[in-house]
Order: sequence, then structure tokens, then C-alpha cells
Amino acid sequence: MSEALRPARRNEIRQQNEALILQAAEKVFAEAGFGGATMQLIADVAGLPKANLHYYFTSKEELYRKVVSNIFDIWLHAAESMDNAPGPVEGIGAYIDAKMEISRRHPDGSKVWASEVMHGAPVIQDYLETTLRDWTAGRAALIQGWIDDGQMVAVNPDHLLYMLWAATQHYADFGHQIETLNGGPLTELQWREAKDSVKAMILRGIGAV
Amino acid sequence: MSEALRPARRNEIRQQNEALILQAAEKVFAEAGFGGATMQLIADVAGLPKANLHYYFTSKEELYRKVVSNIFDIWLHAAESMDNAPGPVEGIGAYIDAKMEISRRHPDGSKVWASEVMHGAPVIQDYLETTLRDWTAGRAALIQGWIDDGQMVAVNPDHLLYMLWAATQHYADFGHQIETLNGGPLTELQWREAKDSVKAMILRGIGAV
DNA sequence: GTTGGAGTTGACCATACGGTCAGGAAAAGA
DNA sequence: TCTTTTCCTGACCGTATGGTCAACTCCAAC
Repeated sequence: MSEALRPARRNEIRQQNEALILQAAEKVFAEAGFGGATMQLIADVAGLPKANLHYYFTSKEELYRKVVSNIFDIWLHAAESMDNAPGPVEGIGAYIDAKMEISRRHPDGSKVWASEVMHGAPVIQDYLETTLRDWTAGRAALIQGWIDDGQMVAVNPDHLLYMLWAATQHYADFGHQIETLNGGPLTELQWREAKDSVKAMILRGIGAV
Repeated sequence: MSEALRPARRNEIRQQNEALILQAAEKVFAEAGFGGATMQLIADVAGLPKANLHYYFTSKEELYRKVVSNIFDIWLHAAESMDNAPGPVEGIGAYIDAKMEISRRHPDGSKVWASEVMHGAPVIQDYLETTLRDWTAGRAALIQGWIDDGQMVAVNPDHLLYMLWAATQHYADFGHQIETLNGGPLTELQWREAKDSVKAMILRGIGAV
């Protein structure tokens, strides 16, 4: 019937299984860490025999690398929300929104990323030194421009970025702690309140309101 | 010579070795996570044969539990700095100072704690539900008091606490990322700048200046 | 419908891991 | 000095892990 799918049957299978495995891997790596995760458990979560994982990914490390790389892409994509903003209220506001949304939608990815960095970034050190460094320098300059324009108070742009990362990612990485204190997962309304609180405190904190 | 040490010789040895092992364990758990850490590596770092670890600690999990418990104590101790303050500037300012100092002096401990929580707090869930929950409720009430007194803007106290934790612990947990972006470890002066930046942004963010 | 390569998988392997233990060394008490 | 208790450790064990492989099925192209 759907001739659009017909010729890509093989690719389809491959793509579907790779996605399935990556999804399971993200979850297991987030829950157990790289060292604590086992290929067997990832296979079970994915619903595939272990040997099949090794057909698509040559090693545990390569699988892990792909998972981390995927997260970094999401992270970078959200970072674009800061651009083309007339000022800090819109730019940083949008960035906080985007990053809070990631914490909500991809908590496992966030945890894997956090874990990777905490352990000294053994597999993504090069990303940190190139892409992330460039991105950070660019946004720091952008923020400095807003300061020079008098659109916000003079704060150290680097430390502002660290605070943005910390405050937003905390809702994913420490989600379990928050849920425990909250007596359950955050509701839709509580998520909005979290977002608003973070935005209000930071925007007021940089004198942009 | 030192008769003060003489009668406690046995205890001395025990205490010293336990401390040595706990110190090594904290480092290794921080670097590799629970699953990635091995008793052999901890033993090597401590400079003791592996079998000796099992003389002092019956299992890897018990050793880990002790490490996490130690960190929680430090954490709780710092938490006291918020009490007996006349207002948010002093109370929250002191708390930020204390927590930033922990991030600087005990980065490994902070990482182990973060890792534990990220993995669902398998061994310290009871702490979260009792001690931490009580502490949080108490400080939230304290903050609410300051709000009612008009000493700061009305913000959600819980989310303020989350931001405090996030912003300060970030300098330990993501220290590797910060060091990479910074081109090396933070200097004494940079640490002061970090502390001042966090304090300035948050205190202004809650309208307490 | 036959052929070639992609996809699949149970069985298997070498290794590394947490943990044990017997027996010796060192310290404390008598 | 002799005895008892604590401390120490090399050698060892069962298990679980990451990874391999040969045999198989399924799909697409001719």
C-alpha cells in the first residue's frame, strides 16, 4: 500500500531497533550509571536478546556514547532559544522555558549527561572543549551586550549561565528528591509554578524586570 | 612519649584505617559511581590490600552507605548556618557561603550525594523522607516568615531552596565542566567571584537588597 | 524461486568482580 | 613470659558481565 515505506523496509527495521535500544539504554544508564548498567538489562528493557544489541552497537561504550551524543544535541537545540531575542527578559526567559521543558520531558537524558560530566566527561570531553566552549563564549558576549545596553544589571555572564544550567537541570537530576519532598510527581500546575519561580527569581536577580 | 595516644593504640589504628578507606572510597565512588567503583581500586587508592577493606566494612554497600551518610552530616551541619539570622540577607547569604564552601572543599562528597539521589536514592531514601523533609519544611516556614515581614519578595520557598541547592552544588557536581570552560581550576579570586555572583543574583532575585 | 546479504539469536567464553577464609603477625592483658 | 584478642593478607571461589560466534531466518533483487 504505502509505497513510500516499501523500499525503505530494511532501513526501517534498523532505525526502529536502534531507536528502541537507545531509548532503553538512556533509561538504564540514567537509573544505574554507566558502570551499574548491564547490557542484559538494557536488552530486557528493549525487549530484545542481548546479542542483538551487539549487532547494532559494537560495544557498551559505543552505545553509551550515542546516548550522550543524542542528549547533547537536544541540549544544543534548546540553546538556540536564547538567540534573536531583543533583550534578557525574552532571551533568558525563553531559555529557562526551554531548559525546564527538557528537564520535564527528558529527565533520563539529563541524568546521563550529569553523570557523564560528574565522572570527568570521559567520552565527551572534546564536545566540552569545542562546541560547548564556543557556545558559552558566544552567549556570554550576548549577555555582556545586554549589560552594556543597560538592559540588565552587571553580573558575571559565565556565572549567570552556570546558574541557569544548575537551576533548570536540578528539576531533572534531583527530580527524585523533589518528588519525595513534594509527596509525589509535580503536577502540571506545579511545573508551571516551578518554571515561573525560576524565571521570576533569575530575571529579578539580574535586574531585568 | 605521648601517653595520650598510648592507651588508645588499638582504637587509633582502627580509626585511622577506617578514615583512610572512607576517604579513598569517597573519591572512587565520586569518580566512577557505585556500579563503576571496584573494591580493588578503592583498596589501591587507600594503599591497603583488598581483604583489609572487608575486615573493616562487611560489604561494598555498607562502605558506600557510610560515605553517603558522612556527606549528609556535613550537609546538615551547613544547613544550620541559616538559623538565627535576623533576615534573608544574613540567613540566605550565610547559607550560600556555607554550601559554596562545601562544593569547594568536598566536591567528591557532593558528587556521591548527587549520584545517589539521581539513581533514586536507593540507600538514603529514609533520610529524604524524615530528616530532609523536616529540615525543608522548617526552612520554608522561616522563609515564609521573612516574606510576611516584608523582608523579601513573595516567592515560593520550596523553589527558592531548590535554587539554592542547585546553584551551589553545581560548582561541585559540574566542576569538571566549569573547569574546562574556565581553562583550569577556579582560583581563589574566581571562587570569591562565584560566591559573590551567586549571592548577588539570588539575594536580588528575592528582593532582599 | 533462487541467491546473497541483512537481521537474529542461543550458547558459549574469558575476565573481573565482590566476597571468603585460613593462618600468620602484632598488640594487649595476665 | 604466655595467652588472648585484634589485625592483616595472599590465595581462593562462585558469579555475572561484556563480548563472540556459528547457525539460522527473513527480505529484496534478479
